[in-house]
Amino acid sequence: MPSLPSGLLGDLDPTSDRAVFRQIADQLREAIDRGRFKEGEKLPSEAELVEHYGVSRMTVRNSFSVLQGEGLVHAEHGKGVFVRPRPPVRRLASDRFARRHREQGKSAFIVEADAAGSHPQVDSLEVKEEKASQDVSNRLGSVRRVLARRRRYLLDGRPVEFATSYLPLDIARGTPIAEPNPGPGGIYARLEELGHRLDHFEEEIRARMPSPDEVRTLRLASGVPVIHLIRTAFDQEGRAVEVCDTVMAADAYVLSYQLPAT
Amino acid sequence: MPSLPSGLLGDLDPTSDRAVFRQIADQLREAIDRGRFKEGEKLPSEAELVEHYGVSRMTVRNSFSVLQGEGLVHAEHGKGVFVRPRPPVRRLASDRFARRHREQGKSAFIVEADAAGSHPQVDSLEVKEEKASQDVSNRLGSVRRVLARRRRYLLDGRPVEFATSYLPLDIARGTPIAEPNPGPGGIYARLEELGHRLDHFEEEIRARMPSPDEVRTLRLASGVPVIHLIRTAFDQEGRAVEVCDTVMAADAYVLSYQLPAT
DNA sequence: CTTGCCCACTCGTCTATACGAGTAAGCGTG
DNA sequence: CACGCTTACTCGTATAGACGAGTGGGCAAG
Repeated sequence: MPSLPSGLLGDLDPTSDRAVFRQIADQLREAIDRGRFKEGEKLPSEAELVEHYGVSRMTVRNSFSVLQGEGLVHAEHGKGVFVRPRPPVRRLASDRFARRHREQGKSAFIVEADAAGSHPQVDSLEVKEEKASQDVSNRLGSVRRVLARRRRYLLDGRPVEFATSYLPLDIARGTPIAEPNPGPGGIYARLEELGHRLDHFEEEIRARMPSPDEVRTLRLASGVPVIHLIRTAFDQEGRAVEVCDTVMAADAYVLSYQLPAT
Repeated sequence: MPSLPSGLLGDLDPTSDRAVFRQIADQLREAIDRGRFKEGEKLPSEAELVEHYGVSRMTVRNSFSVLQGEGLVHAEHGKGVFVRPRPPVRRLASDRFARRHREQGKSAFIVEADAAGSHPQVDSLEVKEEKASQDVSNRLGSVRRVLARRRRYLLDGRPVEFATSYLPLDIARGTPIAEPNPGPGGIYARLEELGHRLDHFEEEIRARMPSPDEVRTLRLASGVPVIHLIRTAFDQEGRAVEVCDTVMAADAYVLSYQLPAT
């Protein structure tokens, strides 16, 4: 086994109160922060660190699991442990639903991704009528059944977002909104054509760790939280006409809002 | 040792491909989701699970670490492993900086927390001049040095947010803004008095796992991400007059924005 | 009754070992 | 040359054991 380049990592301090696996994690973290290990680069293998520090393998693995929990590194079976590369982020601006962005034939996601030079995809399209959850029902004003439109967004093959739109049946049933492809400008354009002129949106934002389901759907690395965004669209009569529930890989997004100082 | 109530948790499936520690984590997760273990309640001890499943202790600990990473449970040394209670959340509305909220003597944080029946505190107050980071300098329009105002917010003794405001020296030096207590209405009120009538704010939102520093400052449990919010305040001349960098415990916040449909 | 100690139970850290399984490169065979 | 096998290296899973340290209840001494 090739031994570690000396100087890359320090020694342990046996007099320290700090647990050994934490000391090792600290040294690796610092080396990563200082750029000694670059994005996507392979860290020393478990065996190398075992030898370098003179500890058991479980201790080294424990260190790695700390860094994984921080989202700094990820392990690949059979290959090694790598510094997690920061993916390109998608910026969501607060004017992204402005009418002027709705004129084109393609969806905002596609247009924007093309402009950014990445390859966008939308899949897992599902459109069906179903019972409204309590939360959705409350937001839409006590409806019992809704039209649900589910879809998953991918950038360069990587899933980044999973979204479900809920619409009251009396608005959506039998309209293009109930079709897999609602046509140019998306469902907001259709809603306006149907006489529901949009007035404003409300967005609620939370961040949390993903459920196992979300880990699978978004193929999330460990240590990556999700941003959970719930948007409600209101028409000019003040009626909630759509609720969109979106779960985004947090490392792929920056949300941006503009607030008046009123 | 008291044995586990039967029926609470199932058995392992030795034919399954799924790793044993994942099966155990799955069963515990499901029991929590079903409300068999309530918020704040103690899970079976490691020893009890070792006996129940007939596995080694490290395997049980591995299961717990999965659930910890998901933010579902937290361990307390000497006591046990508990279902993590959902703390009361603080809702931040997009009109929270409206002038009408600025009239009172107390800060928005204090007023709001009092209204919600919780006990608010602000500490770690630090006000000093320092070199602007590259990012802050860019946002403020190439300033070299800034006034930095740091403070930590607590609710019922629990730290929930750590914020730093940066202001250009030519605006803030020698004004009440450079005092620990800037007076009624906060620094936004002072900025307006100084002739910088505020026009709008820009907020950038990210979510990520906390750094070890942030874990300490916010006393974060493992499996709790942070929301990182960077707000820039612009005056009516279009000049950026303040940048506020805020790190929030994600389990304590819901952000809420209102967007025009324009 | 109060104080202080002990003990049982809890999780935290660490060692040593074993086998399984994914990866990639080298090497030999056809 | 192309294919498939072997092999070495990687991380994944699991066992068994040891000691440390925080917590809280019970018990004994004062």
